[in-house]
Amino acid sequence: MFSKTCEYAIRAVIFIARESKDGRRVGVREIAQGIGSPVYFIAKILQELSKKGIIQSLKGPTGGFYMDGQSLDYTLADIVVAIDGDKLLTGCALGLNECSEKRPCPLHFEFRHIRKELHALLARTKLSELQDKFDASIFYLGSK
Amino acid sequence: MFSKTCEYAIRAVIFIARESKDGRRVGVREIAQGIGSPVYFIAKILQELSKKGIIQSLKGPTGGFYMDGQSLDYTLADIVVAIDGDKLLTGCALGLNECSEKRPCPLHFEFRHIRKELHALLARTKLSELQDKFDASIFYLGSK
DNA sequence: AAAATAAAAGAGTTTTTTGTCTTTTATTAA
DNA sequence: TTAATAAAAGACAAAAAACTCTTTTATTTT
Repeated sequence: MFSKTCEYAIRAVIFIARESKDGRRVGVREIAQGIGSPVYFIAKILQELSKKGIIQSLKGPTGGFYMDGQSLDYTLADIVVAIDGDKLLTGCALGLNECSEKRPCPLHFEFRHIRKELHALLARTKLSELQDKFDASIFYLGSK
Repeated sequence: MFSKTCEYAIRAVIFIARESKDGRRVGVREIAQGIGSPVYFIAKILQELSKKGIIQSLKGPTGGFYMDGQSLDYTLADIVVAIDGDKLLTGCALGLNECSEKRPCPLHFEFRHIRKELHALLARTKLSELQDKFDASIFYLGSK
């Protein structure tokens, strides 16, 4: 469904959002540890997300990644689109470029509904929301 | 969502199903042309599907790929699982191996429903059904 | 000001996916 | 039974995705 890069990205952003709640900034190592991902790989991904303004960062001692109030309004859809593009949300299930309402593939109408639901789910889920969810102890992100 | 291989596979199988309706067998070239895919690549995929019994084939002149009555009972889910495995249908949206009802990731319950719908859609859609749909002219599979 | 810390940037490598080509085997038609 | 046809099998090649490492730049603490 999502690329591995995107899976890591979502997990990392949820992790950062949670830490940001207490005003903490977190380093790459801590994040990688927290979500069970390769350190260098997640570093690259975070760089990208930072450049796109989805997360914030500060260099130097006491530096690290964090999210400000505004950024917590970003949704899962924003992250997915930033990393994987919008193919999943808008593209044809069979990979046909010219697939459309007028010239649909055999699965077009069947998938339209499910794709809409997926999009809605991703678009309505804000990071601020997940911040709380992850807070509720039960949930985990890969730390083991 | 699906791998490119899987997209081609679904398109090819629908194409073959449609041709099989008139008792025709179709060659690799014709299929590749019909669904707009690389010839050699679809050949490999068809080989795999044939080995797994989802489609049938015959060598030599007048040979080619086809589907018998039984095979038309296969569903989209069967094809997807045969090519991409069941990760899409059963795996965690965030790629976490230990994600479960008892130890869910932050998106577990949100995605459970949508995944179920996707699975249901794929599992109830038989090739025999698509055979008819594709027949109804409006639909296309990539032939341009 | 110097040393330490941590992200940014850039340049790789490895693995997987996608795509290509050639040889072999089975089947049919002449 | 020979020639033609078409899939099966196997071996490559290219591109993309996943992952690693080193150097540079910014920031802070001593």
